[in-house]
This record gives sequence, structure tokens and C-alpha cells, in this order.
Amino acid sequence: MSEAKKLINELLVEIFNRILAIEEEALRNAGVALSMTEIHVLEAVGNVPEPSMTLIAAKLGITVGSLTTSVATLANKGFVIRKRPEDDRRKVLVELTPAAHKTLEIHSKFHEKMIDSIFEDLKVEEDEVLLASLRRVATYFRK
Amino acid sequence: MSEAKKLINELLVEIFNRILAIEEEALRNAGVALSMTEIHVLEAVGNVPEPSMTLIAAKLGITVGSLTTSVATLANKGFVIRKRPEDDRRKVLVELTPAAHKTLEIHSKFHEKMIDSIFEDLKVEEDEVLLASLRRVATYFRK
DNA sequence: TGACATTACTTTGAATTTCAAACAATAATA
DNA sequence: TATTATTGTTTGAAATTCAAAGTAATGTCA
Repeated sequence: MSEAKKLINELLVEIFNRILAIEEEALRNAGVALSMTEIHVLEAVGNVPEPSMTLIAAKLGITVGSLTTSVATLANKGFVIRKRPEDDRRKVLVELTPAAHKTLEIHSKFHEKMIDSIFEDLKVEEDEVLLASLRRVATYFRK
Repeated sequence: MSEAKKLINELLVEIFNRILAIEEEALRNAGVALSMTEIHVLEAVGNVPEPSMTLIAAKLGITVGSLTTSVATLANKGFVIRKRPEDDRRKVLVELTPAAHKTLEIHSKFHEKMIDSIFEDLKVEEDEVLLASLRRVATYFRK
């Protein structure tokens, strides 16, 4: 492995170790009192089409049982609403409230800034190459 | 934010959500029965010069109290040894056992493969550009 | 030197997050 | 209709973490 890759590896590990705490603090400073775990649940709810408990849990890589607890807390805090659809009353569809959307907006601004600062030196053509690599890794992980 | 960056962001979030479980499973398949949290502690012990509890905790971004529990477990499992140095008997220096080195070897092989598969399409020159960006981000995070 | 402060670590008690397994309700199938 | 499958919730337990209090060793300085 090249020296550059070793350094990249070390940096990624370090960033990985700190990113959650940093993001959580950024949110706290913006007046948001949710944990990163809760933010991730809201993100998944927002990104999954027809977000049932099963689909959200799959997106997050956690069990439905774990998600039940988390969604119950978020419902109590007023960030999501649960609905039983008439066409299949076994399901629970989760909806984001306006408060949740506002929170996600703050969070995604932070993410955007972070991604920009990582890639600001890379030209778009190189972005495409990196994107192809990341796609390959994501595919590898999903199998 | 460009379309490419949005996709990169989504992929990073997805990978972030799954990477720990994936790495843990890879280790289990290789006969290692440690959690990723425990692996990270071993990594930090291996990478910090004169690894005292305080320095290891700082490297990991956790409190010394949290680390005490973790190191106690790892000592029980035979992966680390704790020593009180004669020159300052308040300190605890942590040492990796041969079992720990073997485990870290397995883990770093996995990491190496992962990093390689992410960056195999990028030329070394581009690696350098990316590295500079990551360095900037790491610096930003450390402040 | 002796008292007080600082440093390094452990212990304690509690919160969060997670899982597996058991349970309940609804829908699909045979 | 009876059985099986799907979808979620509940329960009990484990892992990880923190803040705060406690212990022991070292440093300071009057």
C-alpha cells in the first residue's frame, strides 16, 4: 500500500472516530437537542420512499425492534408521526414533522460544507472517477 | 452542490452506517471474537507512543473512565497487559499481546483491501490531491 | 518539610443504543 | 376456514458511553 494510501487510511480512521461527536456538537450549537442516532433515523425516514418500519430499519442496518424504540422517542419529541395505512394495517408509515425537516436542513448544510471542504480541490472529472469507485464499494457492501 | 457530490454524500452516509457491522463480520469470519469498539482500542494502543490511559482515550475521543472499562475487558481476554511504570506510578501503560498483534494484522488487511478498492481507479497524482484535502479536513476537525 | 493542588486512573450509577426472542395483529394462501 | 407469512411491538439483557465522585501518586511552594 502506498504511503499516500496509508495516510488516507489513518485520516479516515481518525475522522471516523470523531465525526459523530463533531456533528452532534454542531447540531447542539444550532439549538438541536437530538443525538446523531436520532438524526440518522430522521434522514432514513426522509430518504426511503413509503417509509415503513421494515424499510427504514433496512436502510439503517438495524433491526426493526431497535427502530421501534427510536421512532417512539422521536414521536414523543414531536419529530415524526406514525400512521397505519388502510390498505395494509400491519404496516406503520413514518412521516417527518416540520420540526424534523427544519432539523434535517441544518444537518444537511453541515454535511454539504464538509463534503465541499473534502473535495474542493478535486476537479469534477476526478469526482466522477471517485464516484465510480465509491459506487463499486457500495455495491460490494450491499451484496 | 453538484450531483456527483450529492451521490458521494449519500454513499458515504450509507457506507458509514454499515461499515462497522461489515468489519465486525469480516473479523468474526476470520475467527476473531472482538467488537469493533475493542478493535479500535487495540489500534489506538498500537498507534500511540507511550500509550497511557489518557493518551489512548484522547486518540479515541472517549473519556478515560470509558476506556478503563474497555481495557479491563481486553486485559481479561488476554489482548493487553497493563503496567505501572516505575518513574510515575500514577500512570498505566498498556501493551498489546501477541494475540492482539495477530488480530490487528487481520483487521488491517481488511482495511487495506477496502482502501485499495476505493482508490484503485485514482492515479497517484490524484491520491495526492485527495490526501491534501483530507489533511485539511483532519486539521479542521482537530481544532 | 508539610499542606495543598494537580495529575492519572478507577469506580459508580445512569442513559443510550442495540439485539434476539417472544408476542400480537393483520394479510395471504391453500 | 385454517395455516402460514408478514409487519411491528415488547421484553430482557448486553455493550458502550458519560459525569461525578473517589483513590493514589506526584508536584508546588510557603
